[in-house]
Amino acid sequence: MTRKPKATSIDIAHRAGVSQATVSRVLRGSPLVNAQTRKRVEDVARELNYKVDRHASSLRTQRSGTLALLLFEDPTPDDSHINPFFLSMLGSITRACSRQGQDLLVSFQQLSDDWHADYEDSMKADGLILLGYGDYVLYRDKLDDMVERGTHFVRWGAVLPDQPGISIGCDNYQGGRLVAEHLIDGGRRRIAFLGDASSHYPEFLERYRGCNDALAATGGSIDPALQVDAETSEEAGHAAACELLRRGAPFDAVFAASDLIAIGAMRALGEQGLRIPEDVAVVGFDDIPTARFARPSLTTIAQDTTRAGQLLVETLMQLVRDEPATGTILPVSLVVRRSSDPA
Amino acid sequence: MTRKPKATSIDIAHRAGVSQATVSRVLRGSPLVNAQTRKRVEDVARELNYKVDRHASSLRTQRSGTLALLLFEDPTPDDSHINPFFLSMLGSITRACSRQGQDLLVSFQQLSDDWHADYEDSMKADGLILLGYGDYVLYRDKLDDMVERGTHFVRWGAVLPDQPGISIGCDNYQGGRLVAEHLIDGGRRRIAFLGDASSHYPEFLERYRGCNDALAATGGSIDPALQVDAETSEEAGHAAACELLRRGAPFDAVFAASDLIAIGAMRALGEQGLRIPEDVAVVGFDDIPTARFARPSLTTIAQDTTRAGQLLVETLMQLVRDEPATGTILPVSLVVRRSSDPA
DNA sequence: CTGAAAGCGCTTACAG
DNA sequence: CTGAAAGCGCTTACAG
Repeated sequence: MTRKPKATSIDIAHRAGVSQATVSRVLRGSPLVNAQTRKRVEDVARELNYKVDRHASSLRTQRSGTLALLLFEDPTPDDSHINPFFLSMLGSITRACSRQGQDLLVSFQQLSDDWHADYEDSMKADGLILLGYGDYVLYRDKLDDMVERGTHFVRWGAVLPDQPGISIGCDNYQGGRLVAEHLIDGGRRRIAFLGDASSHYPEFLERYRGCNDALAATGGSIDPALQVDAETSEEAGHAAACELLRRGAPFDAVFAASDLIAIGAMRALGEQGLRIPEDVAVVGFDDIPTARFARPSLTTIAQDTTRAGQLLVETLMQLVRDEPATGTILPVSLVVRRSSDPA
Repeated sequence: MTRKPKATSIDIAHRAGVSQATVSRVLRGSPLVNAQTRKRVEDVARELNYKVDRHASSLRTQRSGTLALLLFEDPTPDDSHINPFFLSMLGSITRACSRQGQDLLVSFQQLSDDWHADYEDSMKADGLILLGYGDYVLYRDKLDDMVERGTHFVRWGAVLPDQPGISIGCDNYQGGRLVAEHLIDGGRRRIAFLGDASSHYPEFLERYRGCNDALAATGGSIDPALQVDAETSEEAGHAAACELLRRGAPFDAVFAASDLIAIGAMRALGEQGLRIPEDVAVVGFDDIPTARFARPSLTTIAQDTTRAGQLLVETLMQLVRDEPATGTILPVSLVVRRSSDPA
């Protein structure tokens, strides 16, 4: 149970009969080392299980080789209920990092934390990936602050003009359009929107706008009485649908700003004896795994999380290397399932 | 966009009119600093946004203040489909780490990787948390190896005698018993088990044994014709249920070794026109979020992931501090839903 | 192609 | 209670 003392580059140097500097060169892959010398050092290093000390190396180079993923969440009562969509992003970000030879630090953050200080000032990470539905207005100041301090960061979210820093996101507007066009095809005209549709939640607002614009092409629009705020949770979706029903305005379709909201809404609608999709079509957004298994299975907008994760990491690395980088809007696709079948 | 040069402890020392050593003492919370001096240093540090350089500190103390979470997965075709149960564990581990002031490195691992070398030898992490359903026989060698090298690690999984290192897990055996007793109460006797029930998957084996022992109390047992291997995925569950049906042996209940398997199995049973729970009761294990929303909603065994995450982190920290530590078995509870209702 | 040497920014015995 | 100094283990100009 006692740990063997760790080998250092000096140990390797002694055994290989070279200087410590040469050991370092070999391990960094420097081209100016004789092939034979290189082999000798590599053999000894392997034999002694030698690994470069990350802290010594980072202290010297001023690079940590680590990125930090900051998950920003609406406060949730239960620790373990994370929006599954972010978890899928987490998976692809994790893999993208390992392909890029970067380590990944993961953390849940509050708006009150000082991300720059916590990660870049302390050299824990070379850059930050920001993920989460939060109130954009509240954290926009934070973003400005980070830009001013030169923090390297990329953000998953709405990609709009005049945003601080670099954002990568899906085509929320187009997603909204696709949903509305699909519902219109199915003969629906009175579309309710569950989710905040203000500048506080730009992603949701874009989804709302896309939907509304498609409706406008038919001469309609979203009745304000059919829009109810909801944060992204099953409970909030349930509550929002109840509120919608309470208002009494007629509707034949529900477009929920996220799948979690949609699933909660379906439960509420079912409790009131409404049949889905016969009486009300329901569509979500995100295509979380649960959407397939919901009752009825949920029509939704799928985002390419694999590509998204790659892009976030690659773009952030460009920033870290001081290369030019830009935001990206990723295409979305409509996944039609039972909840919106034209019956 | 240019980053301001980072402040160092020397900068703080100059401004505060003390030595660099004193700055370090203040920031480490050393008790032997005069209160006035302390205040002066703290003020300056705050003003300059000073944060201790993690690498310099770790290099000196030989402690990284970081834990690594290694997720070990069955190889999956799709990057983004991680078992939701692990994601819930990830959430609670992340929070437990931040409560303990530890950073968390997250990574997906292959059996072929050398975890010790990658994390402890390079000083990236002080200890490892191992999570994942893998073939236990294959990675048991690895565990032995880590114990021998003095790696600090805890493992989520079956807690059994003579295992290398420290394991924390839920009471799989009791979970199996609870499932069987519930099914027996509902009048079921021909219980099929979907999942590997060998020493390669000790957690599943325990679940199987618990179920079988409860059945034994009624004079029965699990018919070998009713056990079909399956890894933890919806697809594998579907395939296993198809195989079960193909065999033709009668059964009135399915106990799936995980919820993912159960959900796939329910789909297969439904495709064959079997009604759940009228014709066949189905029970899973894990209580992933999808279980609630499945059609019908899935009876399952819930594990306390919040407590599990805390225990994993706390136990690992004991190991890191060379304090005595032991494994733990966490209680489980049965969550009865529609899929097993005695109709 | 290789070595000797400086220095990254801390922490902590040691001396006072 | 405070400071001067050594040293953690690397990387990389500099000199040869």
